[in-house]
Parts: sequence; C-alpha cells; structure tokens
Amino acid sequence: MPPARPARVPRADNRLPLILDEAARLFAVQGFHGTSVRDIVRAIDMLPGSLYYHFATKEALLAAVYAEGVRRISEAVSAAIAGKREPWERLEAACVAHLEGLLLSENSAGDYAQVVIRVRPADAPTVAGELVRRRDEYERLFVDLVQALPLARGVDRRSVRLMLLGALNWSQTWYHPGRDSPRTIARRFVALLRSELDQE
Amino acid sequence: MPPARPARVPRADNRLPLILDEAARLFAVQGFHGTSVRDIVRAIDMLPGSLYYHFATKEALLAAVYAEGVRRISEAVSAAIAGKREPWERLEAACVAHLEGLLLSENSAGDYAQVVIRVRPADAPTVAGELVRRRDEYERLFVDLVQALPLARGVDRRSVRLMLLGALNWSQTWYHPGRDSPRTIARRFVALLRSELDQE
DNA sequence: TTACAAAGCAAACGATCGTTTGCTTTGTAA
DNA sequence: TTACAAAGCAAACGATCGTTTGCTTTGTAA
Repeated sequence: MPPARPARVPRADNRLPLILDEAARLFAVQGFHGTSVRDIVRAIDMLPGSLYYHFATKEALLAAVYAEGVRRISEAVSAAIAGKREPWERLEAACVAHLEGLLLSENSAGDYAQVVIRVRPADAPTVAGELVRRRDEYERLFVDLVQALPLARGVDRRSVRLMLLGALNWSQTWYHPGRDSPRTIARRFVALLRSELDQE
Repeated sequence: MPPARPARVPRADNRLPLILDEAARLFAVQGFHGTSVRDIVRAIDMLPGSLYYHFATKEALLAAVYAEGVRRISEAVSAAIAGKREPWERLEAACVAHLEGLLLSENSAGDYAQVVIRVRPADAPTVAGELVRRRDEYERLFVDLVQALPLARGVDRRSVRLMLLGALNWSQTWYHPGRDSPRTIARRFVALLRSELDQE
C-alpha cells in the first residue's frame, strides 16, 4: 500500500460554499431547469466557467446541494427525536423538525431542504439514481417512526406515513410566513391522524 | 352597437388540439422550463414558429393547458358527487375522482390535471395571476365538501382540506401504476381521517 | 523565500432557446 | 367558381444555454 498522499488542503478563500448556498436558494425558488449557471454565479461575482473547477456539470452541482439538504434535515429530525421515548411524541417532534427545516427561511437553511422536496430526480437524469437513494435514505427515518406507533390492527402503516409526509411536503405550496407556524401546522396534521389511529 | 361580425369558423384540420395535448403531456412529465417549444411541435410535425399562430407566447400556451386541466378535473369531480347526498360519501367520491383524474394515464386525460398540480404559477410570471385564480376556483369545490362534514366542535376544517388534498397531490411522486389503484389510495386517505373526525 | 497546487479569470465554443417576419397553402362560405 | 381568412411553412433573429480551453493569480507548506 502506498503511503497516503499529503492531503491537499483547500484554501481559506474557497468560494465553493457560496456556490452551494446560492444554488440551493435558486433551485428552491426557480427549480432546476428554471435556474441557469449564470444566475448562480452572478450573485457571488464569479464567472460562469469558474463553477466548473468545483463541479463537472450543473447536474453534479444539484447532486451536491441535494446531498447537503438531506444531511441537514436528517440531522435536524434526528436531533428532535433524540430525547423522546413515547412513539407519538417522537413522530410529532420529527414532523415539526421536518416542516421547520423545510419552511423556516431564516438563515437560509430551508433552501437546501426545499431542493430535496421540490426538484424531481428525473430533472437530472445523470444523477437521478443518487438523488432517489438519498431521499429514500431520509424517508427511512419516518418508516421507523411509524413502525413504532401502537396502532390498531389492520391499519396500513405505509399509508399513514405517505399521507403524513405528503400533507407536510405539500404545505410548501400554500404556506405563508405570516400565518400559522410550521410547528403549528405539523402538530395539527399529526393530531388529525392520531386519535383515530391510537388503539387505546 | 355594431352588428355582431359573422363568426370566423375554424377549419376542420386545425391542429390546435394536438398542440394542447402534446404540451400537456410534456409539461406534466418534464415541467414547464424543462420543455421547449420545439419539443412540443416535433411530435405533431409542425414548425416551431407555427405555434405562434395559435398562442402569443409559450406562457399563454401553458395558461390554455392549465385552464383545460382545471375544466376537466372540475367536471370529473362534479360528476362524481352529483348523485350522492351523504357528506362523507361525497368527499370520498370527490377524492377518488380527483386522484383518478390525476394519476390514471389512459387516454392521456391525466396529463392536463397533472400540469395543474405540478406547474407552479411562478414559473410563468405573465400568467401567474390567472393560474392561481383557476386553481383556487377548483379548490373551492373541496372547501364546500369539507364544510358540509358533520365534524366535532373545534376541528379546523381548513386543515382537514389541506391535509387531504396535500396527501392526494403528493401521491404523484410515489404512485406506481402496478400497485394500489388511485381509487384505493384515495379511499384509504379519507378513511384515515374519517373515524377520528366524525362526531358520532 | 520559493515551489506548487488551488482557485478562478478571460474568452470563446456550438447548441438551443423563444419568437418574428414574409410568404404560401388550403378549407370553406358565398 | 371565387374570394378570403385560417393555418402553417420557411428561414432567420438576437439572446441565452451549459461547457471548454488556455492562462493567471494567490494562498500555503516547506
């Protein structure tokens, strides 16, 4: 085995994080096809060609944003359920974290998650497989959470998960910052399901 | 008032309907920005410029497809609830019709409805106002259906509607033709809500 | 202080985009 | 049979797209 090469250390003024942030913001708002490479680099005073030092293609850039989005929201949800034991409490906490990560736009953290929800893998054929894999990986969190619920016999847990996540994700289209908070919306949706499904 | 001009009658070989069909199909699958004018006319052996005899802009074409989509799914839902009296039965029938109109791809009727669900008004700024108006007009059907439900006091009817429609619309992303039918999915989602909300 | 890779500039590539302009074909009403 | 508008062709417009190529600047390890 050859000795490990001395790690090439990135420079401090590396603007790759800025590219990711701006790409996340624009992909979230305008979609993948509605955003040009020039749109992205314009805001950070870069030339279009320079982006290709960091990414081989526009689709590879999307894959990077997508990966970061899954990482962030997975972390938020995991942190939210870490302290809790009761299954319904855990699911509610997860839904609140999911929706806050998606809709809360302060510090632009929500942009990354919105890309995961909004951009269809089919929009970027060369990385579609990777995107689907990452989304599935995230949703597995919710498979487990729903699995742990004490439900009456005969209730299809897959339907429960799909209904809840679908309703949450769709809120992206009608949510307005001034009105009900993401936390309130998430709790309400869980409550609408809960008492019916709870077996006691 | 001048006498009405004799109506200019369109020709029988008018290919405008073909343009609408193909645009609906492609906008549904690839999105608005992911579809070019050339993509649309290619399938019907037309030249790109010829489209502009029928529509002033690509966005005006989208508006026409959108309007037809709302018209079709409104009609399907209205027909489905026409015979029924019981409020929960009416809501279920409406949800089944909504989802079948959205997911059933036989005779390509679903393409128009999918455009309504998939394309964001903001994607076409010059017609965004019209698109929002039409979508709201359609959703008013469901406002009334939920309004008629005999619910326990304190249940937020807006949340019930948003949760249900959100879950249904989101199914577009995970639905697979081989598995559960749109009818089954719609009924299951209504059932998950129903017993909890029903006041008896 | 120097060597060198990291980072990005500068300029352009061919392809494709939505749309326009002027002209021709063709169905239909009279 | 003819007049004419409906419908679309043919060809191009300027703008923008994602990407490449060759060169320069600059931070950092030695």
